[in-house]
Amino acid sequence: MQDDTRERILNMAEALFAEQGFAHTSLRTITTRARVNLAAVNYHFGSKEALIQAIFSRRLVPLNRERLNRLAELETGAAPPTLEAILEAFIAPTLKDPADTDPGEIRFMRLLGRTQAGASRPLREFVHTLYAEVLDRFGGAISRALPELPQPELYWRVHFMMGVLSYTQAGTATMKLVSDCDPPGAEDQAALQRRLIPFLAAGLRAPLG
Amino acid sequence: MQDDTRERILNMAEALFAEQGFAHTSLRTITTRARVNLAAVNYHFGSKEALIQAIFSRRLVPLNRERLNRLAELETGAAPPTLEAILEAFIAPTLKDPADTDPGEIRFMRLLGRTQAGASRPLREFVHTLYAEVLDRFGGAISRALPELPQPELYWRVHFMMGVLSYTQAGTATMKLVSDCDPPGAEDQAALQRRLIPFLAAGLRAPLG
DNA sequence: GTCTATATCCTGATAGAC
DNA sequence: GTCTATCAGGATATAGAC
Repeated sequence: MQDDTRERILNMAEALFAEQGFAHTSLRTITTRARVNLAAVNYHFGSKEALIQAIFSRRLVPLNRERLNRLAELETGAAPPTLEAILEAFIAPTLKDPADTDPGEIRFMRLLGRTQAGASRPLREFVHTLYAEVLDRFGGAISRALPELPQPELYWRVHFMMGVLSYTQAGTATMKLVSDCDPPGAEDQAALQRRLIPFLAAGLRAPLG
Repeated sequence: MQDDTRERILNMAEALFAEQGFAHTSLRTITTRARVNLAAVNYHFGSKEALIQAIFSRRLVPLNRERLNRLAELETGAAPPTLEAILEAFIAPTLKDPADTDPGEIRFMRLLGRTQAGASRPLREFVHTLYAEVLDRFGGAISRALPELPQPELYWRVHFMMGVLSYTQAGTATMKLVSDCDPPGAEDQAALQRRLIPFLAAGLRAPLG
């Protein structure tokens, strides 16, 4: 084992954190299940907190780079992109076809959803820095697509949008009770996207109250 | 101290859990800050887990009863209630004027928002049971207000709605970055409600993708 | 009902041999 | 880089006097 150890820790920690949360997952459990020595965590990462940050950086940096690339490509055209196209650039990278996607990536989105709402302040702030550029660029693009929307209104509606996305990513399936139809399996992410975009676009475009 | 002790524990635990999360808040901290003996928690509640459930029952049972009362009153009229009226019946009990409201109630809504996304499965299931009737009744009312909306679509849109509400209740203020205007203070809950209802109503009514 | 004192366990982190 | 062994602290829960 050499650098493989690092990856094994990252993968197992990510999976366990997504299932049980940070506080209820001990370094002992992680290292045992990853068949790695307990001391390896502190050797490779320095602390549990640093391990958590490494997990977020590993997934979030490429994800947000792809979002920015998609948005940049949309903006090369002559006409400004539609609201729906902007939303798709933001959402699509998180909802890829599971067949040809690292399953860890899907687990991570669940972890991310739970973290946005529930994590400790320092961790939320760290995640925030990883999101800063994306929120800035997409906020601007949405504002240009909805020029008549006042700034504070835009602020809140983007906040609401983040709520929908992170809650959906968390996959809590709150609504098992509202109807008898089962929630669609996580397989058809494309269907989920076809539902998310009209809902969000309509909400963002709603007439002022 | 008699039954006062119970209340003191509940109030302090609620405040500390909302700030720091469940796992990072020890019974020692709670009892010390509440100026109550450590053993009192186990005498009055039996365990930390049972204390957490007691906190949720105390606030959620009356809250959901008020929601159901408001909905029942809406449905006494001849015409079926509008979508906006249904949403207001659901949301208004959580956004009361802070001036004449127990501040603990407001803290609790933050705790609830964080819990929906981030808590352990057993706790989420417990909260779920406290929500079952409300989700069933409001799901039906929304369905009657939007008769052309297919069931699975309804299911997901109500799910999205819960995401917006719980994320907003969690008060994570993700969007500090999207614009330069500060997020409005938590005082003007009425303004927040005036923003939430048009956003949600538009999303629920969105044309199918 | 309240308190002191303590049992039992598990945590993150580290020192130091290999 | 990997391992064993261990430290120091904090957790929940309880036994038993008052």
